[in-house]
Amino acid sequence: MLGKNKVVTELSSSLPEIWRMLTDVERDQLRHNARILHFKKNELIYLEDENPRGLMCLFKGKVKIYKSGVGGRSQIIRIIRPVQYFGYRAYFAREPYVTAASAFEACTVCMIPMELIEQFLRNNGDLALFFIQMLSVDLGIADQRVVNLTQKHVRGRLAESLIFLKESYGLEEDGATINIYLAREDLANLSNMTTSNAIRTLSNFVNEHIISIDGRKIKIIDEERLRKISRIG
Amino acid sequence: MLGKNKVVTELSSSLPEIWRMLTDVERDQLRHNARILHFKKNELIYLEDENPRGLMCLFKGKVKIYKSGVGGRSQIIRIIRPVQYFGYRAYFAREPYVTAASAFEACTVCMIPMELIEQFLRNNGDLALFFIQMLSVDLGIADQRVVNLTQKHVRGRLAESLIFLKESYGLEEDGATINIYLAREDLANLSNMTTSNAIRTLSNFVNEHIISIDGRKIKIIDEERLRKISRIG
DNA sequence: TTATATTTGTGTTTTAGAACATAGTTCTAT
DNA sequence: ATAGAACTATGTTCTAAAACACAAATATAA
Repeated sequence: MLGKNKVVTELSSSLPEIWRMLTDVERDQLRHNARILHFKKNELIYLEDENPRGLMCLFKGKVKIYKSGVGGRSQIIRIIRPVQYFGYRAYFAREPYVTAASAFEACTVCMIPMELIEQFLRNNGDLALFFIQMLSVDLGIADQRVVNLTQKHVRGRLAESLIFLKESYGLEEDGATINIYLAREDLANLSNMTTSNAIRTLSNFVNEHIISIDGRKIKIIDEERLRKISRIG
Repeated sequence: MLGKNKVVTELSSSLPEIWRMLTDVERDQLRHNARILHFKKNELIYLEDENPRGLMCLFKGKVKIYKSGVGGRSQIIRIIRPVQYFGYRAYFAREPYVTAASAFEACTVCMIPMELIEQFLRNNGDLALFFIQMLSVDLGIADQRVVNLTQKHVRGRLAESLIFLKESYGLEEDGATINIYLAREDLANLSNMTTSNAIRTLSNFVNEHIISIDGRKIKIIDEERLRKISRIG
């Protein structure tokens, strides 16, 4: 088992923003209430309509936040990378979750009861501002996303997703392969298109020497062109 | 000119949530820094890429928040009714506005410098939570909107917009006419479709006796059916 | 390992909705 | 009050993308 010191080290280095803003007493409370959870690949983290319980901080792995829409068609709303926070919006809105979260790959998550967070930020302006800023940034992204997903064409949407994945999870050692292992279906759900169209458009990009693919691994060959396709829609 | 007492009365009754949470000193500061602005029909309130300056509270009138997308095509992101707050997200995100706001009809707006609001909420947990909750609710709506606008068909999207307008601005005295005077183009931009399609689909709804129209006035005849069309997409 | 399920790839068909064209109508500003 | 602009209406054409179908390739589990 982990000793107490190990837990302290892990929290203070892994929750840098929040940890820094807390008093000693608060840090102690956090230490006693935070739980580290592990999720296997494709495991569900929370479900639509469930009641939110904790603020999650992704320490390791990759997470998708998604929604099932008309006829159960799934739409990926956002993706989470280490070290980002998620799962807190619904609690603050006093609603059940309107999205679900699941692990793209094996994940380590730190879960802190929302009641504790709320108590902290009532007395801690910096922490409150931290959450206000996160929510504000996410709302801006969501507004932008509405326009991108509804107005851009298939090629533009897919190009945008590829760039987005690169910026979110980075590249592998070769400096070209996007560091995520995604099924075509997930790529489609991220880009608001059918799986067929994701496959077809990906093939087109390969033929045009914009990317190359090896199974699920995608290598970006001509990023400038990809960005242009994304920009003009 | 308005006397001081008049301003106080107006603020305390018009900004109920915020006013209630403030101390006497804060109320005094608010009183001295809040400005009442008037906008004519179709006047711009703020523009995309501008720097955010104030928290706006809509006292009277109707406002649209919109974004111009691919090829300048405009998308209405949300609409504001009295008494709602808007224009603060960008400041908190430390970004320029990503949306523009304009008046559907003559408006009265109270503008409070964001610096003052930030100062207040650093020391006022309730006020911080108030903003966190607003942002959280709006983010949930934005997430839902992504799915609705991308997955529902034209009929579903238009039906949804009509219900949304009814719930936002209510009905006129006849208990059926939606209390807003909107161009077909705005209706289209709200529902993510071309103006032609908004006009055509509106006509179809009339033929199916779901609504009736008299110029820009829309009367809901069969709300249950409208809701069903919205639900199934 | 082998069997079964899932994912990927491609061709074909169908369709929703955009684009375009044009005319009638209603605002709005002088 | 009237001219011009903007909005509304409707028909027609065109196209992007969904739907469908099926084969091949991979992944997963017994």
